[in-house]
Amino acid sequence: MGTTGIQTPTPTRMPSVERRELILAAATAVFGERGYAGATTAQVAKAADISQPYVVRMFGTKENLFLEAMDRALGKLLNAFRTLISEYDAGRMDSQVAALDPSLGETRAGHLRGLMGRAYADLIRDRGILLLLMQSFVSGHEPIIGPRARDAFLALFRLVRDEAGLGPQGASDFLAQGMLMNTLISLRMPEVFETNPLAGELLACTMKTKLDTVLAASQAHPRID
Amino acid sequence: MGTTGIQTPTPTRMPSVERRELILAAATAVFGERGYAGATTAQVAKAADISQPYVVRMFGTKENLFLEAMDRALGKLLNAFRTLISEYDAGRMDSQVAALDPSLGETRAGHLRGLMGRAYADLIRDRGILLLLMQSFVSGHEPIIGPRARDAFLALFRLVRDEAGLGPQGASDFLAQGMLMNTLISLRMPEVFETNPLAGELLACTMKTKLDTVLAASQAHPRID
DNA sequence: GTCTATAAAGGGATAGAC
DNA sequence: GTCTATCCCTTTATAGAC
Repeated sequence: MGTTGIQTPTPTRMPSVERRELILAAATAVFGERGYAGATTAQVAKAADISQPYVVRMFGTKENLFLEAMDRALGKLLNAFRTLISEYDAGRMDSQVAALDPSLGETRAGHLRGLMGRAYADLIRDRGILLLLMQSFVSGHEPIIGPRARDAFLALFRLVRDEAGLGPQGASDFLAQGMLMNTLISLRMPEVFETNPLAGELLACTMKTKLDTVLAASQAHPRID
Repeated sequence: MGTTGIQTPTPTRMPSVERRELILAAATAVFGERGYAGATTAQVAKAADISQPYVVRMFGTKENLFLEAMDRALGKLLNAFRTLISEYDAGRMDSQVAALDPSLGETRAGHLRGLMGRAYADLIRDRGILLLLMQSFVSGHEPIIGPRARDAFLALFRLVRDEAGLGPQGASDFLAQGMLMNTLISLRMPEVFETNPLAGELLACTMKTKLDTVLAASQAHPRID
């Protein structure tokens, strides 16, 4: 047989920094859905539209890929909160503050609590960030990932307690709300919002003014699986 | 070669109901630590001190084993709450109620909130129950387990909202506290309670009067891994 | 920078003996 | 009721070509 006309398609070349970010974004979505153990490097590769060995080649091991995705996710979350705190303190958020639930109180801490809650809900749009962190939080048994996840959680606690000024009890309460939101998203509760009244009420009470944001986000990214 | 004196040890025989419970308890601990995907049937077998094929033989599939362990865990949790509610309504818990944080209020709902919080902390001693449920809550993507986990969560919500009478918002807040507790246990935060002041304060604010119970439980069951 | 091919190990499930 | 042996598929990671 002679050579056919079929050509092996030339792979899309890309600077490695850019490629890394692409893979990390894919890994965030996949690990966020399936957890560290449940996800495969092949699934990440498919989501990033490259070959499986290349994923491993670039990050060394699956574990290391997870760790880097986790750092990236934590960085984005901390950064979102810090940016918001700066803007609040610079007096640049009066319109946002006006839209807050008045039951949060008129103090700086009360305002920031409301603003951070909203920022948190907005992050759901950034596919997988919060889910990946949640998956890391239930991986405490992993020898390397576990301690890093613990540190990540504590960094979050410190930020909310000190920089946002919620104090220890306020920070604990804030994080509790966050963990419930994560759980409901993980459980895909928004997908049954309309068909299950019980789920609807739970979501409404938990998400409050952020409900519309959360529902929109769940419609925005259809299943990867 | 002739036969040696070494005998194959006769396996310990046991009625299958008893054996099932033994395996389910082991599965609860193992799945609770490592999650559905992260745990192996061999690990469960080892924890139950039987052979791996026998685990599969008895439950059909790993997935089914997880589902049965999940049902058992949910049943224990719902049962603990229901028992407590009955006893409260029968007026048999005055001494317990007296020990509650007065900030919870003097209503039935306030009392039950405090009592259920304590009952929840006590369940940590029952190795893995709460962790297994938590692991199921982050498995929303699994085709069979996911919907079942959602139903489990909603059953819990309904119980707390209606039977305990906390109402929708009270139930959401209660569950949020529970999710944070689960997260901290998963992260093994109690293990660094003494060495990490930040972790210490987070635990104290979250666990409140239940702190001693939680710390004792984490010391009670040393690592399985 | 990216792929194909493949080695090596792990893990769920089945068969069949006792 | 329980075990040993084992099959076969999946998955991580490596080698080497382009």
